[in-house]
Amino acid sequence: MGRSPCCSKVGLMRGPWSTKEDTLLTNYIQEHGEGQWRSLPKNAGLLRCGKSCRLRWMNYLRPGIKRGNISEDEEDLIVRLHGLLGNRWSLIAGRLPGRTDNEIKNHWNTHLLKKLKNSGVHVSTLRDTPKSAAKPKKSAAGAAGAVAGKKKKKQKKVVDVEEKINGSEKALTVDQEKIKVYLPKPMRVSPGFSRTSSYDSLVSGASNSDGAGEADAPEKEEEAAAGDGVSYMPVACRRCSRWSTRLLRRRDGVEEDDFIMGGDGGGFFRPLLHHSGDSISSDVNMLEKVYDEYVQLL
DNA sequence: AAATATCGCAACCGCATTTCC
DNA sequence: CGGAAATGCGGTTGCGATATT
Repeated sequence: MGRSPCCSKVGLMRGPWSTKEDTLLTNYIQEHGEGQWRSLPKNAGLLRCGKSCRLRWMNYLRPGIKRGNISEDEEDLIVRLHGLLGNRWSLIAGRLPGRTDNEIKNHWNTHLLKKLKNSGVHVSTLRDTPKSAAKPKKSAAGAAGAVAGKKKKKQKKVVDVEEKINGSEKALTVDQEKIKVYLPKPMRVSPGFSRTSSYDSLVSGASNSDGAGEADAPEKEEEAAAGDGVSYMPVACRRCSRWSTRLLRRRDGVEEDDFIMGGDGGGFFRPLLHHSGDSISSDVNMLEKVYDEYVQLL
């Protein structure tokens, strides 16, 4: 294509942001709003590339960002959403008010992976994403992979479940007919979409139908899923801390689900990592709601 | 106390997708 | 409609902080 890189590295700052830069960026965005990332640094008097500015704003400077202290309930939701979505950090982050995809990704890689390993979860499975399975990393795959990757235009949403099973969910014992997995379409968060909007809508009782743009993708997925009516997804069995595969059927808008493995299926709606259960705050209820909403959407 | 190893996280990079013209 | 530009996402890296030897 010959497009120039987002930032010509000549003369631009890299590395950690100074407070002065933060202030410049914050002030500029407060005055002019988000967007126009490419021209923003120049206009704001920053020696950074637009990407860098956007990242800094999204991950640290935006109002409402929570830092650190990811609660057990949040961890639990992350684990469960990861079971549904894979490494779709932005999607997961979109369901955790005040959390960023980067933070969740880091937390997953540094804390949750260990935790899950300790609790006997097959971790490599958890790290497998539909995307990474479909798209070989060029660094690992070498030149051939890189070329193949370049040629691939649209990312396939439909993944052969056999591949998934072979790589991970050995325990799936359903008929090995050609079963398709319909993965959630990666949703773009438009500049106008606040990641807390889902939370707000949930709290206010409005669920998914009015979300600006957010509900679109899952609806499309639903259409796709309606195509052959059956889809599978790996999910966490929350009581026994094992990953199981959930059979999810969708017929005429009615969703039924069964558990193929994982011991007692009845424990699904209890925390995977933590079994406190005594004090259930409204936050917990909210997270449960968020999770349930996702399960419905999928 | 110094050297080394490990950890955690902020930032970068490359690519995919969307938007614009 | 096609190509270029802009944006967004996920994987990876680099480095400071902390722990261990």
